[in-house]
Amino acid sequence: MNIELRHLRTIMAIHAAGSVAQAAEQLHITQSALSHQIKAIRDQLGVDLFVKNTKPMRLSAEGLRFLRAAERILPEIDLLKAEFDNLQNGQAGRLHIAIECHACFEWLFPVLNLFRQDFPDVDIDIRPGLAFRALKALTEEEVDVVISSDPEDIPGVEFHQLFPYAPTFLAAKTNRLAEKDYVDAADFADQTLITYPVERTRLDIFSQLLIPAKIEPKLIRQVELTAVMLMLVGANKGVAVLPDWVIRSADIDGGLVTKPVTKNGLTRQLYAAVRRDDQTKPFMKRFIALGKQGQAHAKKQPLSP
Amino acid sequence: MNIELRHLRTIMAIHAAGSVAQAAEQLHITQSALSHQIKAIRDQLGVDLFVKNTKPMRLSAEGLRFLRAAERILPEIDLLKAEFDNLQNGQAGRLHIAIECHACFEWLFPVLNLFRQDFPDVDIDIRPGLAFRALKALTEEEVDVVISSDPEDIPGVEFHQLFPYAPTFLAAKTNRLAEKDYVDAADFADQTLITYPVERTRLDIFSQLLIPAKIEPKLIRQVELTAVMLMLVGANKGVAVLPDWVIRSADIDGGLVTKPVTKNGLTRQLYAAVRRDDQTKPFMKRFIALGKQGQAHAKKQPLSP
DNA sequence: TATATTTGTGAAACAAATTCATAATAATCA
DNA sequence: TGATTATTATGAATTTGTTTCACAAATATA
Repeated sequence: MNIELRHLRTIMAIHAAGSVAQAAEQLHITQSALSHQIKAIRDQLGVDLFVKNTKPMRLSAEGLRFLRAAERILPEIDLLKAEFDNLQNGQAGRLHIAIECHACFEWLFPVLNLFRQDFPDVDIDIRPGLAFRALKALTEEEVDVVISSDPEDIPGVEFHQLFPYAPTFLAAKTNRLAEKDYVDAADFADQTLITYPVERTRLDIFSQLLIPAKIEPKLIRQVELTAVMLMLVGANKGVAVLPDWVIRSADIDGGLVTKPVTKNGLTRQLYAAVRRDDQTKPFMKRFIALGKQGQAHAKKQPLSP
Repeated sequence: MNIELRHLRTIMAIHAAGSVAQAAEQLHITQSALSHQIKAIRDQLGVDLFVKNTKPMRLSAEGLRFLRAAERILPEIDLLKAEFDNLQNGQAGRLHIAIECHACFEWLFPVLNLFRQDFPDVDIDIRPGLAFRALKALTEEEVDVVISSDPEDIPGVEFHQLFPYAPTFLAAKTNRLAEKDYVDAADFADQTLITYPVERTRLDIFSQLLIPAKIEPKLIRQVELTAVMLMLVGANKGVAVLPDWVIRSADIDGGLVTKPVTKNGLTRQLYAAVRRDDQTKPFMKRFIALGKQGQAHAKKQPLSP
């Protein structure tokens, strides 16, 4: 046999109660059961945990060491159980978010900051780099939320509408296109397009405009940070298309102009995909509710990387 | 049922092995047993530790939390067992020492310093304040060694001879008694005697000389620290009787003289009393061996409080 | 010393974990 | 897509482990 948690509890109880007989009462088992347990521990460890020839029994030097270990270990088990109680009632849990849209950092950070205040015990993380397999990662519980603008019909997964946004064209005032009322696919043919470093099918400007129109920009330049992107556009090193909330939340200086994409402008919708099992959890409902107001919060924040 | 260590081990093994089936092999039990265990954990915690609909199974978010707890708790159990292995082979243990003789600090400290180097895992302590009930504390395993000069016949307790010492008279050069070749009981009648603050039956000068001779010093002054005692004697505020090793180990300046007590001098023997069960333990044998050379080591050390 | 309290122990009863046999389900491959 | 393989789930039987019961032994207390 092996040391079991029962044994740690037994030793603690005997020490606290002052005798085996009293400990047995408190544990609602017979004194005999404890006696057998004590014997089992002695056989297992090869050491007497109690002082011989004293009634009631007292812990020996070795017993006191055992007790100290028990006092260290048992609270950890209790903590584990408490943690799972919290998981069950939805006060704790994991909220790992895969973002398909790179620019979502802008509104997601402020949302998560608010969220943290309501649910401090939820384990929050943003997982980049899942891009094309984000929804698979969701069903396999690698992540718990996917932010996406392309809802799909997947069993066990629900897409919750967050807010609409408009992919918006951005150029330097000195750019030729700054004169136009709106930009169209053809306008990109002789432009350098600055994008996030993800595959083009994940970029609105490609999926919604350039791929259908079969038009290729003169050059594509990829940068990681939104702030750098804005700087390059400002210096007229290229043009960009970003969600309107990014442009509104950024401190755009006077050197830039924004234009609708196509005559009527593009409109896209952002969704939070979650597993059906999760969507009733309090913390998840709260996250989705905060997400719906995502743009609003983003406006108040300065641009972050 | 309750969470048991078995469950922690199971979850760790399944995670490490990558599947329930493989984990079962490594644990030398059937896959069925693990499946039943998993069900039991789920029933107990009310939470699924594994991702549904994936083969082989992978830990869910909750499962990963459980795993982290297991990785924290199981090493503690292993540590506990390792500790007891050390206890069994006598590399570790407890060496709490009760000193009846207050001056024993002087040689005990250096001895324990040497001891520590050989047995770093032994829990060392000196327990003052047990005085008259030291031997009871020994049999009841409250302490593991009693340093005493009065061996008694107690079942289960062995007295190991350490070294002989001579209670030695100490006075200022200016004291009247400094002229004598030795001191006798009568000489104390008009002296202030400086002693440690313990009951007089524990002091050699009383038990060996003054009580049998029925002589009372003019005044008794009690001080805690040997250094202070020597200082007071040097200032001729009184006389003292201390073991010769104290006097030899102390840096006695020219202001003091030492004299034998009685014409032939007193001789006493110091013993280490230990429980019979303990005396074969390697660390205990080592302590006793070092104790026999106690005086020698003490000489090399400056006086400590 | 007698009495009460406390602990130890073997056998029986009970509870729990594991195995066995087999069904159900998911993954893989042609 | 269906056939095959690998993996997990489940009920009943078996085995193992724990607790109780009844009583003996040891210690403490008056």
